[in-house]
Amino acid sequence: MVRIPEVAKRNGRERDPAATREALIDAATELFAERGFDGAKIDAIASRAGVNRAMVSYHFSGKKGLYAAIFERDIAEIRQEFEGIDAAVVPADEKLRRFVAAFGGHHIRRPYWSAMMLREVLSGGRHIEPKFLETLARIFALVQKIVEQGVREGTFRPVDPLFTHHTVAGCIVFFFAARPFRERMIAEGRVNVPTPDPAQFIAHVQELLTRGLAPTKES
Amino acid sequence: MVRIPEVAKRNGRERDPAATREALIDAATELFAERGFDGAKIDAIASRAGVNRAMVSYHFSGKKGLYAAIFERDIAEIRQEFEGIDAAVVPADEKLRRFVAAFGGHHIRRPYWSAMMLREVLSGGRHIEPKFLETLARIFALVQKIVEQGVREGTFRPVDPLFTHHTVAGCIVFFFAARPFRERMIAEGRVNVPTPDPAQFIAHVQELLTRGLAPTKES
DNA sequence: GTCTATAGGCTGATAGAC
DNA sequence: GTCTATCAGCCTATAGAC
Repeated sequence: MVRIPEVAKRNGRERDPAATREALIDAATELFAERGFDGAKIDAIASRAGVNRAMVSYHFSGKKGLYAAIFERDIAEIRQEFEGIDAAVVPADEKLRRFVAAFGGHHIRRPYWSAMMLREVLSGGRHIEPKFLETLARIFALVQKIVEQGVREGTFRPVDPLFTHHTVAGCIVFFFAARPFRERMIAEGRVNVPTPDPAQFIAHVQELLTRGLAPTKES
Repeated sequence: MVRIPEVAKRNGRERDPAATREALIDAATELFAERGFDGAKIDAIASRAGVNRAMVSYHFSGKKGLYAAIFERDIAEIRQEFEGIDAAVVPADEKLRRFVAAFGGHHIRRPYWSAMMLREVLSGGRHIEPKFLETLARIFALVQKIVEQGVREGTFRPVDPLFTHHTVAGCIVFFFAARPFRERMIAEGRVNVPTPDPAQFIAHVQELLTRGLAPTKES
């Protein structure tokens, strides 16, 4: 998963600083996701990235900076991925399907994001900068708007936007975040199922929501 | 939340060891939930419990033992709460409603359990003893059985048991685990909604699943 | 059972050589 | 930019007094 920067190996000159940065971000994402901010040690991160531990301070001015850099990258991507969903002139159930697809898509492309995000949620956002909270508030606002539209136009039965947001975000984030645990349970034979396909799960959530939020037929 | 054992205050004789143990478990649950295993420091736990830090080693032989004691208690409760659901002779959708009620009920009674559990799931169960994994496997087995029954008898459309389990567990666990974050977002005015009622959320999930899993009407 | 004092290991950060 | 060496602080665990 982590690409070790081949240019930046043996000591001396001629490295690629960008490769060092990226290798550190990739390695750190894995370890922060698996072990949390305090559980991921700088030594382990640098070692997995194949770079010297002093590089963390040099490139990110410390562990916190490295952590923040990960959020910086993912948050920027997310903002972009959600663009256009709100503006589209389609029924709310279709908008919600698109939202689920975009949200799930990000988790497929960034497998460790769910765990990073979830740990922050668990700790009340202790390690993230307040500016990121705004983006997260916008994600809720988007779902809220979709649900309200659906209830208004009759595509959805009268459901609470906050509850809906928690069910949508909850099951998707959980599915991806649970991967380490799920794979262990499968590997140890405690759970006898094949490894699930993320894309199929996203489709399952879309279907569940479309049906579960649909208004009661009055026939 | 944490009751400080009044008997065991000033140094000297006459304490209640059980009160010390409980105070430590309560305080530790909060801190482990909020900060994770590595983030929760023994000093902070003992301090919040109002007891001396050496008591952790004395009563639980170390931090790991204290952590394990929390799981011991909750896992035992959960096994009890799920008893009878499987044996009942009712349609699958009713069984699933009962499962959601029992699962949600535990989270309402033990507000910090979701975060503890979730952190373990995120890290692949790194800090829990293997014997606990069996109980967790049983929870999935229970849902699996309910879903299979529902598909067989026609109460559910043909859905995947693993996917269903992830949606059920995911949205409930997430709702409770997100409380610190949610309350912060509300307190800071970033999200303009009233604090949600857990029991209502459970009902929301029951309804969503009943409707979302129902077979397509062939009228 | 509880408390104090302390040992010993680990961790994050950085000064300075290259 | 990268690496080595090192330091100061923190954290867990425990010996021994009460």
